Amino acid sequence: MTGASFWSQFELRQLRCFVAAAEELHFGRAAQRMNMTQPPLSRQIQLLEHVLGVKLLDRTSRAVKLTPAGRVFLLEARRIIRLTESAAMTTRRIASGEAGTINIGFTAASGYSFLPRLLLRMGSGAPNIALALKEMVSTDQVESLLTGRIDVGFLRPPIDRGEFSTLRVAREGLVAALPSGDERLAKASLSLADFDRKPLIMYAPEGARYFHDMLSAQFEMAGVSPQFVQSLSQIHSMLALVRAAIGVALVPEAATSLHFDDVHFRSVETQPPQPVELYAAWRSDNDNPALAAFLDQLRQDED
Amino acid sequence: MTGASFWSQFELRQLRCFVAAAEELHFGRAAQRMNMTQPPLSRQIQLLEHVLGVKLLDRTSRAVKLTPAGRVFLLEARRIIRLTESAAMTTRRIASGEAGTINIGFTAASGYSFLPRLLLRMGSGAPNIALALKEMVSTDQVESLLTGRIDVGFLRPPIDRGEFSTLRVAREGLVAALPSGDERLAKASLSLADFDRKPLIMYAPEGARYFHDMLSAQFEMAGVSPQFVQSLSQIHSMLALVRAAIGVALVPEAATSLHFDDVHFRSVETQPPQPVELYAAWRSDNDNPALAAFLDQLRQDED
DNA sequence: CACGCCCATCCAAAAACCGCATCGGTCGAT
DNA sequence: ATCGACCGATGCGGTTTTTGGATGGGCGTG
Repeated sequence: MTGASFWSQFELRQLRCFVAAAEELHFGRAAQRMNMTQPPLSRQIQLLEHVLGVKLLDRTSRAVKLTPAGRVFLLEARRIIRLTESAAMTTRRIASGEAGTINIGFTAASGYSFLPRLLLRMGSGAPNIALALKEMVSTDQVESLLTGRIDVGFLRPPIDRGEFSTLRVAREGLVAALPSGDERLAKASLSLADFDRKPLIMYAPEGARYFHDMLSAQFEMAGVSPQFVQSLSQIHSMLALVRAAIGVALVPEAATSLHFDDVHFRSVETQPPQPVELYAAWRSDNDNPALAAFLDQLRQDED
Repeated sequence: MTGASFWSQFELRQLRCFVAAAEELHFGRAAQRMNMTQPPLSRQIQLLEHVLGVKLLDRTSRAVKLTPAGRVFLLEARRIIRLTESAAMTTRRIASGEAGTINIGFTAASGYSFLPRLLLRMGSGAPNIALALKEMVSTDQVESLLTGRIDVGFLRPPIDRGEFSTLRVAREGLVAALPSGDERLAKASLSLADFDRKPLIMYAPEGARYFHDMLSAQFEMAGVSPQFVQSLSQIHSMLALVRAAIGVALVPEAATSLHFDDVHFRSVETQPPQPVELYAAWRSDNDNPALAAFLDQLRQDED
């Protein structure tokens, strides 16, 4: 080894010894507090002073006093030690899943009703888990799950990837969105036949594959052929067209929390009665401990 | 010994190893950066993880990745290390006298002219030394110097204590404070004889012993006997009485920076011409390194 | 002046650490 | 499928560092 103080960096042990000595102003008692004897404690403090190049304690055989530099360094040392303790604590909490951050992807439609309820639930059941929300369509969610940009996604089936675990978190019925003046508003509840050969605003197969396929299947089963006047993928855009009386739209129940003037909702009988499903999906090998706590809360919500 | 992890505290060395590994994501390169070989680095990180009870790095033989807890702990570790470095730096600066705090006592009169100049000088010559100013009379300054409540005092002689070092920092003449209408305002300069048998506001021997004794000696030498109408110890109070035409006062030149309506100043010839002295005093054994730098500045001001 | 208190120093024993050699696992090329 | 390169973990001497008892020396106290 070449040098004397090549390693001009102190260790936490030295800080702890110094704080003890500075608080006791007595090497013997400080050593006792540190569970050691006095000579090594003396040595640790000498080492610390040596790497700093600064005398921290003025010690005569009769009394120990802090130097001005020592007074300042004592404050710094205490801060550092506090920081190490809190760092250890928060890290343990994160590892245990008690705290942490979860990145969440969600579809626009799930944001209307399901997500607000989820946030409330998590706020009380897992208050130290921060939720970072990103709206994205289902296909983007799958991509983001694979790259790890999100930990969990709330999306529409089908989810076929083998590396995912899933959980159905919501099921809901369809409602019709009708403009003011539409004669079908007279009925309390509609059937699919009410849309046969009538203008209907449909979901685009690219941007809203799930709704497009699901509705197509429903109409097929019922033997009904609406007149598709427009294809869109975002529900609030569809309602805007409904308001303009371009046609009517079939939307998930949750969309009734969107209030448009002159747009009214009527329930629609389907088979099954709640054909719209929302799933949570996450990588089975996701190692975010907060995710486990999050999923526990989610499962309790099922009841 | 009771327990397994009785020493549930990590060391800075472990943090440095972890940060290196987390940044390189490669134990070999991290070890190289830490000037050691890979096995001990592995061990340090294992130790850290064991102490925390948390896995920080996910390591396969092919890749190293941070766990969620590790990501958070990395931030904390960096903060801690930065803090240790800055703590060492500031402590060294304080020990060298380059930075620090000096507690200063000063008399009210020195605050009028000398102290503002001093603050300016220190602000440019020793910008990292903080000055904590406390106004107190000379006797209190002596007491505070002895107990260490102040590092340096600016006070009036005599300062006889053996444990003090002193430096004369200012010398000034006397001026007369006269109310509007006083006939002596006609003269550009006064002599002590101009105050013989005339109303004079005098210094109280208790609160302003220095000025009281000094003026008494001046009058004695000149064979002059003014008519003492009032005894005060604070200069601004004396000027208030001058304004009310209770009498005139003899004050140090510095007091001319106090502007009272209807109070005018005229210089007074004395022997010696500058009888008012101000000293800096400090304990010879004061160990505040900033004091040395402060005194250096002070001595340069003498020129 | 002897004694007690307290921090520094010395020294042998213990612990920690380091580096070398090696193992086991994985990926990519052949 | 096999081989070789790569990477982190582990076993093991040798060395450094640390520890704590004994001791020394300075300084107040009785």
